[in-house]
Amino acid sequence: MARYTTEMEELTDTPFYILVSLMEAKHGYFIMKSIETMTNGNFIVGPASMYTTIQKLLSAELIELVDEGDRRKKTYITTKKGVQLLKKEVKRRQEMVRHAEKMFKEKGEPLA
Amino acid sequence: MARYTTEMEELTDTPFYILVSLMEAKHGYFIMKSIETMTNGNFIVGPASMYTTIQKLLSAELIELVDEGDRRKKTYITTKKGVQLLKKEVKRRQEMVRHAEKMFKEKGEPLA
DNA sequence: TATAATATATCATCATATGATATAAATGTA
DNA sequence: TACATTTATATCATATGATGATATATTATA
Repeated sequence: MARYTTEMEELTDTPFYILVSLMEAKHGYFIMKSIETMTNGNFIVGPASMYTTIQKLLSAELIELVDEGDRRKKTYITTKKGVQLLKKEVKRRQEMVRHAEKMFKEKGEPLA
Repeated sequence: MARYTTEMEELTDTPFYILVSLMEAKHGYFIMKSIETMTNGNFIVGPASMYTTIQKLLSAELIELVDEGDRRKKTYITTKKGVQLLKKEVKRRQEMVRHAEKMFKEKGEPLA
């Protein structure tokens, strides 16, 4: 049977942080809180971004529902596919940093 | 006299790469080519993204026009304000990588 | 019992990105 | 010289992404 998936080739910051957070199973509200804590309040995902992004990540099969007795909470976890994309996205960001560092060095401009 | 500026607090990938490229003065078309070369063809900025983003970066005073005799080409360079924001954005990306690395390590999942 | 925190969800709007298209000059080549 | 390609800038319409505001219900706490 055909499964219709929405592809997400590149991750913007919001889905990136959600995938990182969901390497440990959590429900939506707790993902919000954990990202806020992880980033010392520097990156905040509100409910609108949270729940719309969760739907997109589910449809792209980058996260999946985990069954936990709690009717009220919906618990998710990053799938293998999600972890693979996350690795790629970490490397992409490392490269962006490297490109910038190289240019700063060439211009004799300190990054510190 | 009042100068109307559009603020850009966070940089997405396209303006990030344009600011990096414009640490050396260039005209729009050459920025496109240089980003393609810099990223080994992994990040391509087409004309629509290029010229609309240039307008936004100008309005935010993150880049400025450099006078060069050529009537046909418009040469730009990243301003001090642009360099400052770029530094901040490099750090932001470094932190995102660190957050992900920490989680990968905790989960015993290799990033390589 | 009133208040705050937890928890999920959608709507309308704004911001951002981009394929397609247009225009024109310069350069290369047949 | 004629033709194609590359250089160079620009805009339109559309698609995608992000988010403030709002709504609803449950659970914990003062």
